[in-house]
Amino acid sequence: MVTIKDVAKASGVSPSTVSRVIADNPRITEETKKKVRKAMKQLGYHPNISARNLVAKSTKAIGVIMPSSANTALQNPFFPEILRGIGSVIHKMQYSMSLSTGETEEEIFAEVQRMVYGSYVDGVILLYSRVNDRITNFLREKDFPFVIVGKPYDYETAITHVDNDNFNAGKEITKHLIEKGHKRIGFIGGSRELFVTMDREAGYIAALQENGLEIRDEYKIHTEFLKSGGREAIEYLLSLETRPTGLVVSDDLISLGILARLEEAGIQVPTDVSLVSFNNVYLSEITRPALTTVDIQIYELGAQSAKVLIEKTKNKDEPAKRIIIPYKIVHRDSVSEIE
Amino acid sequence: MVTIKDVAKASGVSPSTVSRVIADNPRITEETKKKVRKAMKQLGYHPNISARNLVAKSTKAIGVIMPSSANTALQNPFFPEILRGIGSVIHKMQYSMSLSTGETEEEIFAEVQRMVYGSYVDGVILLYSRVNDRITNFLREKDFPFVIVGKPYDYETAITHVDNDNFNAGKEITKHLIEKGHKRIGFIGGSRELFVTMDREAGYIAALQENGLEIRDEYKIHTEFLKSGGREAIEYLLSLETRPTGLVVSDDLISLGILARLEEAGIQVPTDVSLVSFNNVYLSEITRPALTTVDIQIYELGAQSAKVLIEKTKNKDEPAKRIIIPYKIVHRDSVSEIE
DNA sequence: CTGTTAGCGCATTCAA
DNA sequence: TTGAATGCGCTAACAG
Repeated sequence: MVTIKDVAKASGVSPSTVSRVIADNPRITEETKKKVRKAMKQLGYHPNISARNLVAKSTKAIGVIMPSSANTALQNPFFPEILRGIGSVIHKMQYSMSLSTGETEEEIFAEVQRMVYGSYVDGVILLYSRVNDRITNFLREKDFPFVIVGKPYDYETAITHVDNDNFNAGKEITKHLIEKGHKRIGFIGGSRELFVTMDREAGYIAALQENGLEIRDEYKIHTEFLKSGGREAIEYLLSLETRPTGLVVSDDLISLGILARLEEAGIQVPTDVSLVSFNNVYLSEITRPALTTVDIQIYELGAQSAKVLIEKTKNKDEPAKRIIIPYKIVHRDSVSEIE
Repeated sequence: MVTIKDVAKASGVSPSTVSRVIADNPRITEETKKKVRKAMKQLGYHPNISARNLVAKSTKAIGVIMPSSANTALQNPFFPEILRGIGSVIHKMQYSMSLSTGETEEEIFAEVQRMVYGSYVDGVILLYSRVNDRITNFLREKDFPFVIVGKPYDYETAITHVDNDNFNAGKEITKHLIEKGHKRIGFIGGSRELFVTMDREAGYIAALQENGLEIRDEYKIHTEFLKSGGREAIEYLLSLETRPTGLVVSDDLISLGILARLEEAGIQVPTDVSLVSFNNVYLSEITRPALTTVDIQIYELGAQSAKVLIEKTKNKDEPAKRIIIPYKIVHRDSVSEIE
């Protein structure tokens, strides 16, 4: 391995001068800079990151923490997409990205501890927000820089987070259905522990109320993604005497499963029932019918969270921020007018 | 930050003893170990990774490099799944995982250089294999530990790689169609630059030949995933006077697009045309109809590549290996008997 | 079994 | 503008 000393020797200067050249210190002559740089190139010198990190007390690395339900949740195209967004700014800032690998909550917690205590990373992005989350609490207590993608359970004003306005998105997309003449509208959501689900559902309810429509509990179901449970839930919904003509589904991936169930049951979308959902993941374009859905700008969600986190790692005193990424409804073919 | 010295002072021993306790050196009394550990706990000591890496000349980190066509390729559930596989063993071995963030080939190349020269990582996993790839060549020249998921372009016996037997998988799944009575069988694949595509196609051709079926060039199309191109390609195929009754599609995600196109065209699967594909990504279960597909065990692909890479980083002299992950055909509803 | 010493590669004081 | 010296936190010789 070629070190700073080798370069120093080869270019006839001291190690500290070489170090200054690397940092492009303005107090070094252009002349000696050239000389040193030439030597660096010739010897194939590259700074050793560990050594630099040790003295700089910073790693220029960001830890990205996935939710623990890795097996199912990770299947959601949401993650690759947000990783892309995060990656884009991380790359631009010359940072690197360390991904969590644990499967259980326990494992992930241990991992975050290592990241924090061992100075693996300068900051952490949490790709989920769960009720009363150990990791969140830990990070808060340690006053370690982190941001949440989504809404924090508590200390909302004290924790920097990047989110959509899921309440209004839910309200608006439900309203869209109402405007199309639908009066019996169901809601199908993922885990109730997730804020996204709760917020979108609240928006759905608000839209119904504002329009004087009845809120029926049997129209609301919560199902863990596309697993077998989904099938029964939807069958139940369809077995109702007066079944809904419109469905608000909290995630495109769930919609995909719903579409399959509906087809099995011989129910046509959008002829027999209209369906809207959220995320606008690439899949929603190729389903049949293509989905009318809320584009939440996942990539942007990721990019912004990385950006604000890096700012925070550079200046610990940055105040906590809330950043709301705008959504927009993308109209496709899964909604029809009624009556 | 609490260091080894603080612990040493607190427990009345020397720093090196503390270091030995951390390494669980057998030459240290259980008694002093206990004492030291107690002090560590009380002070909340955690070893600093950068310092350790500096002297150990190892980071216990693995770099995972995504293909450059991140925008499209990353959408494939293949990646989250293989990341899970890699993550599982990385986690077990107490390593960490650094993900590439570059978008263009250029950017990624620069990133890999940083990883290698800066000693960011001990080894690299390449999640693609492209014809005449700069990164592969670079890694080879530098003799830096790496593995390829897929088949290397050249130096096949010198480069450790983890792959499926895509040729035989292609052959077998095509045979399945033939056994069901299909005689006109088409092939739809992704980029021709990718070995997977080539191998699967070769298997398809071999199956036709072995069964004395005609190989028609107009039955073979290559389309970049689900983009607009796919639409035209499939329309062309369907416009043929004698169109195929069976389709071998090189990737479940492409199949998803194909299914949509076929439905648009009023063609029923599997009644009018049968379809088989590869990967057995979770999606293939929820498409309509559910896909008969080759399960290539993506998770295992990832796990094995991480395992063999870590071995290699620990012992540079490990010989190059080829590891073939077995596949198996999963029969679902997209194939029907003919005649 | 444990302590002392040195050094990993780099950045940064302080002098010159 | 540059060099010498020091230390980041840790591990590993070498003594004892």
